[in-house]
Amino acid sequence: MATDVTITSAGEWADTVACCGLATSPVTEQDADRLAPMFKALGDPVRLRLASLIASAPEVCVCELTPAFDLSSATISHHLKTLRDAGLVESERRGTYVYYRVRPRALAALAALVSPG
Amino acid sequence: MATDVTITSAGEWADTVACCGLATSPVTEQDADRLAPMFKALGDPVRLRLASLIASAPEVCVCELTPAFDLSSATISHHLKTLRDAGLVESERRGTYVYYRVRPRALAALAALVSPG
DNA sequence: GTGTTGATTCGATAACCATCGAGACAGGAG
DNA sequence: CTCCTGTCTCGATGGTTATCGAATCAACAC
Repeated sequence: MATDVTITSAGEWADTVACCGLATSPVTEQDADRLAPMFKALGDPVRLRLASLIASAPEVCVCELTPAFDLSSATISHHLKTLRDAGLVESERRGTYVYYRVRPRALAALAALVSPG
Repeated sequence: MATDVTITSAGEWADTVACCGLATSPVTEQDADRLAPMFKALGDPVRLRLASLIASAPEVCVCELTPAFDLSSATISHHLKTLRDAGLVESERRGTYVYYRVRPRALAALAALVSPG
C-alpha cells in the first residue's frame, strides 16, 4: 500500500474534535466510536512503549524499535500498523529504512478528553 | 516505586506514578504493564461513554447508565467491572442502588502521559 | 416468611487479537 | 543481473473479549 506521508485513515478528524473533558459533557456516540480506537491502540503494553519510544524523538527508525522488544519483527510491524491505523503515528520510507513519528494532534485529542475541567 | 500492597484493584499505584509525558522519557516496561490496562479499558466505545457519563456528575447510579445503551444490563455491568478493575472508577452500594464515580487521580495519570511536554 | 426490583455473576458463543514462521516486497551493493 | 538486509504481508493458532439469557445475590416492602 502507498505509504503515508500524506495521511490516511483516522486521525485527521482529531483536528476538529470539539474538545475538552470527559467530564464537562458526555461524549457522543459518534465521538466515542472515533476516539475509542485510539485508546485501544495504546491499550497494549507493547504498543504503549512503542508510542513512547516514537514520541521521545522527532522520528525513530523501525530498525531501532524492533531490537527493543523480545518479539519478532512481524509482531512489531503489526503493532506499528495498529498505531498507524489509529492515527497516532505516521510513517515514511527513506531508502532502506522506515521512520515513524507521532501525530501530535491525535495525542492532544486524547489528552483533552482525559484532562480535568 | 513502592509497589502496591493490598489494593482493591489497580489504580492506587497511579498516585505514585512518576509523571509526565509519553515524550519526555520512554515509559518503562513496568509502567507500560500498569498503564496499558487503563487505556485498554477506555478503548471500547461503550466503556468510553460510560466513563464519560460517570465523569459528568459527582456520581451516577447504575440505574441511570443502563437505559442509556441498547445493551443488556449484564453487559453494562460487565463493562463497569472492567472500568473498576482498571482503577478508573469506584462503586458504592447505598440501599437498593449502586453508584459509580471516577477516580480522578487515575485519569490524571493518563492525562499526564499523553499531554505535551 | 414471600415477592419484587436492581445489580452482579455464570456459562456459552461468536468475534477479535497477539504472536509466530514463512514468504513477499523494496532498496541498495557488488 | 544476483545477493543481502530491512520491512511488511499472509495464514494459522491459541488466547481474549463482547454479548446474551439464565441464575444468583442484595435490599427493601409486605
